[in-house]
Amino acid sequence: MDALTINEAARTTGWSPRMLRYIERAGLLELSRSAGGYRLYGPAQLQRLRTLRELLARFGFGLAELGFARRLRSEPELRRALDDWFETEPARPEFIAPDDWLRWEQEKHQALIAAATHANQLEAV
Amino acid sequence: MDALTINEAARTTGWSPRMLRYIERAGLLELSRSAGGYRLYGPAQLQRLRTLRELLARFGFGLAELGFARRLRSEPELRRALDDWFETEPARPEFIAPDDWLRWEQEKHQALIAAATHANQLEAV
DNA sequence: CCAACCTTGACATGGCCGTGGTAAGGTACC
DNA sequence: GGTACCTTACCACGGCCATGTCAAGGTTGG
Repeated sequence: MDALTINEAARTTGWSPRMLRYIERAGLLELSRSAGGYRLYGPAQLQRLRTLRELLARFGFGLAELGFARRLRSEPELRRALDDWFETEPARPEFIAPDDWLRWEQEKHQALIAAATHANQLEAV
Repeated sequence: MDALTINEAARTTGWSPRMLRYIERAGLLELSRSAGGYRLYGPAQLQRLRTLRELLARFGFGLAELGFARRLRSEPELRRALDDWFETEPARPEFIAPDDWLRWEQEKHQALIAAATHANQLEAV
């Protein structure tokens, strides 16, 4: 057979056998199996594993994030919800003209009016 | 401005004051501050916080994932790299005759390069 | 000036992630 | 048929996420 078993694959990809199993279980790589159940790594899988290593190292994220990225592509509703969220990004709580908010919000709370007037000067974190 | 302080905001959004500070520090919400440094929550922030709660509950992910989703929108290179990764999703190798492996690999690689090139063109701004 | 509220910082905890190890048992192949 | 390799399952551990809580000190507004 032209496919490598897990320890050989580990040697040529830089992952540990333990992690190769983990990656498969995380649903990030599909493998075929020998009749006896051995994992078989073909060239495509090996390349994918090497690419994966490079990805994680280069951008500094983990397998969990990769899994979430996949959810994003496979669940349009999730994607839409997050797009909405980010597109609603509010500009800093701005200065609404004092007269406006005063008119319709006055009755609910006693205002911290003075505070709001100076709020925009702050940039501290 | 009709801005609430942190405990008031906590009461009306369902988050704890602790989490409101955490969310701000995680970069997921921008706030203004009073002259003395108090966090001020306006209507936009309050709504955003409620939406955030609903999002996490509905889709079952966490603030970390939200942060990663934001990386995806703000780092086109990361996005492109992950798109490439997922688009290269390999078919199970077991149904491919050994003789076909090489050709299959080459085609996949061509597709990858084409995709990357296309992405680059689209992004040349 | 004072009570109530806010700030940052630190310590604590439970849970999941990434990773290693080990044990008990099946497979490959010479 | 024996040796080397594979399988799954479980225990462990350090790290980070999401939270809570507490302490020491500053802000707010009557």
